[in-house]
Amino acid sequence: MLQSVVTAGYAAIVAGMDKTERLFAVMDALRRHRRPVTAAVLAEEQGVSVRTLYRDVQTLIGLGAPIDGEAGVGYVLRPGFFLPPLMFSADELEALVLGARWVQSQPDAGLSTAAGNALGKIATASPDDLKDRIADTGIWPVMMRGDLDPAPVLGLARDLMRRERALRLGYADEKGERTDREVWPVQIAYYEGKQIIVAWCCLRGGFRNFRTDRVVAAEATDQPYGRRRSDLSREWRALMAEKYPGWGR
Amino acid sequence: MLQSVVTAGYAAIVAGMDKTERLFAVMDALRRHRRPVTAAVLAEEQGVSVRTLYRDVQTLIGLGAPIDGEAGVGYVLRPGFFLPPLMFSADELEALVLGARWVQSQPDAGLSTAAGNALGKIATASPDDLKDRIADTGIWPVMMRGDLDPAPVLGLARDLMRRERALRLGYADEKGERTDREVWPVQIAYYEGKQIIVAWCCLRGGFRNFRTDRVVAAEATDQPYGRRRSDLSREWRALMAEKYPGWGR
DNA sequence: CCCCTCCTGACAGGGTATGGCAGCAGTCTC
DNA sequence: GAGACTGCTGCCATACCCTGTCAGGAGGGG
Repeated sequence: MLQSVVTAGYAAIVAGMDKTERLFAVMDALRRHRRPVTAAVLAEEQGVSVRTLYRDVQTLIGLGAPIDGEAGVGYVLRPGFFLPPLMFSADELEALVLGARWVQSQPDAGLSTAAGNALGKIATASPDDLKDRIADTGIWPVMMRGDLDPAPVLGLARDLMRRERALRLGYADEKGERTDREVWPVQIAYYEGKQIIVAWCCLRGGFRNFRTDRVVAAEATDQPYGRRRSDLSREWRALMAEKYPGWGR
Repeated sequence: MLQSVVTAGYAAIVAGMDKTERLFAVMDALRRHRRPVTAAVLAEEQGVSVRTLYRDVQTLIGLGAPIDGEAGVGYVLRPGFFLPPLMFSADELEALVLGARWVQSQPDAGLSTAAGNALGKIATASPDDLKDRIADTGIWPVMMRGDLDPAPVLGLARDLMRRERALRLGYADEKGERTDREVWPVQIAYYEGKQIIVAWCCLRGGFRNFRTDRVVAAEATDQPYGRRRSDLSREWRALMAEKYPGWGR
C-alpha cells in the first residue's frame, strides 16, 4: 500500500491515514482549489485510488457537503457550509504567522498594522494552547533594516484598487524627470524589496509599471476606472503570458 | 446488528451507519449537549456498544477534538475544534492574502499548502463569501522561479520544534565536508531566499546556524530536547543582542 | 467525433472495527 | 470512608467494511 513518496505531494506521506482524516483533508483540498479539481488529483494528493476517492466524495455528499461533481470538469465546492471548517492546524497557524510577519516587515504601513490585527483576531478566536503557539512560533522572515522608507502610495493604491478610482501620480523616470498622470492601478507586485504598481496609464494609453521608490507624489481622485479592474487584470495577465511564455502560474 | 428501535433515541435509526458517519454524529451530539455526557448515553444514541464508543472518542481526540473525559462525570467538548466565524477588514484580508501568497512561494511544501488551506478556511468561516475577494486581491509577491528546490528538512524541523525532539542532521560545510550531528532546532529564519535553521548543536555544545541548502540528510528522532525550547530561544536572542547590538526586533 | 471525467457495479482479500469481558483508577454521593 | 458511577485499557475471535482493480455507462468540452 505504501504509495511512492515520489508522487506524493506532502499530505499523503503517511500511510496510516484513516478514512475520517481523509475526508477532512478532501474538504480542505476542495476549499483550497478554486477551479474544479478532478478526482484523480485529489486521489493522488490523499494517496488512495480513484475509486476510493469517488466513494469518499459520495460519503461527504451524503453527510451534507455541498460538493458538485460534473463529468468532464471535476469537483467544485459550492458556497454554503455543512460543517464549519476545523480549527487551524499547527501547520496552518505557522503559515499564517510567518506570512503576517513578512507583511509586517513591508513598507506599507497600513497593511503592516492590518497584518498584526488579523493575527490578533485569529488568536482571539483560538483556544489558549494555540494562542501560545502563535506567540511561540519560531519562524521568522529576516529583513535587512534600513530599506524601511515607508511607501504611503501603497496604501492609497490598495484603497483605490478596491474602489476602482483613478490615482494621480507624480513619477520620476530613470533620468529623474517628473511626469504627472492619472493611472488605474491593477496589481501590486512585491519584488525583491521593491514594490511595483502595475497600472493602466491614461497618459500613455497602456499598461505601465511604477516603482514606489520613484513616486514623488500621489493623490486619490474620484474618477472611476474606465474599465473594470478584473478585465484590466485579465488583459494584463494575457499580455505578460505572451511576452514571457511560461510565466503564468 | 439491528439494534432495537425501542431503545434508539433518534440518531441510531438505521443500521447502515459506518464509522465515519458515526464520528460526525458523535461530534454533533457533543456539540449539542452542554453538560457532560456519559459514554453510555452516546453509545445508545449511536446504537453501538460502549467499548466502541470509547474507541470513537479516542479517534476524535486523535483527530484533534478537544474532548475532556472525566471519570465519574462524562465527556465535555471544549470550544476550539471548529473555527468560529471570523470577520476581517479589507486591509486585514489583503494582509493575510499577501502573506499567505508569500508563504506559498517558499520551498517548505507543507507550509505552502497549509497557507492555502488557511486561506480557504478563512474564506468559508466568514459570513460573507470571501473566496471571490481573495481571488480578486491584486497584490502579489513575485519570486524568481527556479529557486524552488524543495527543502523537506524545513517541515521536519517545524514538526520537531513543536514536539521538542532532536533532529539528526547531515551537514556539509563550505568545503563540502560532511558532518553528522544531533541538533535541537530553535528558530527558522527566512533570509533572502535562503532558509536557516538555528539550533543548539549537541556535537559542538552551542548554537549553530544550518543553511537548508547545505543539509544533505535529515532525520527525526525521539530524543527530547535537553532544555525547553523557549529557554533556548531566549538565550539565543540574548546572545544575538549582545553580538549585534541594535538587533532586537 | 474523441477525450476527459464522473459515477456505478462486482469481486476478492486483508486489515480492522466491533462486542464482550475483566480490571484499574479516578470522581461523586451519601 | 464506603459504594456507585464512569472513564480508560487490554485481550481476543469474528464479522465486516474498506480498498484496489477491472469493466462499463453517461455526460460535458473541444
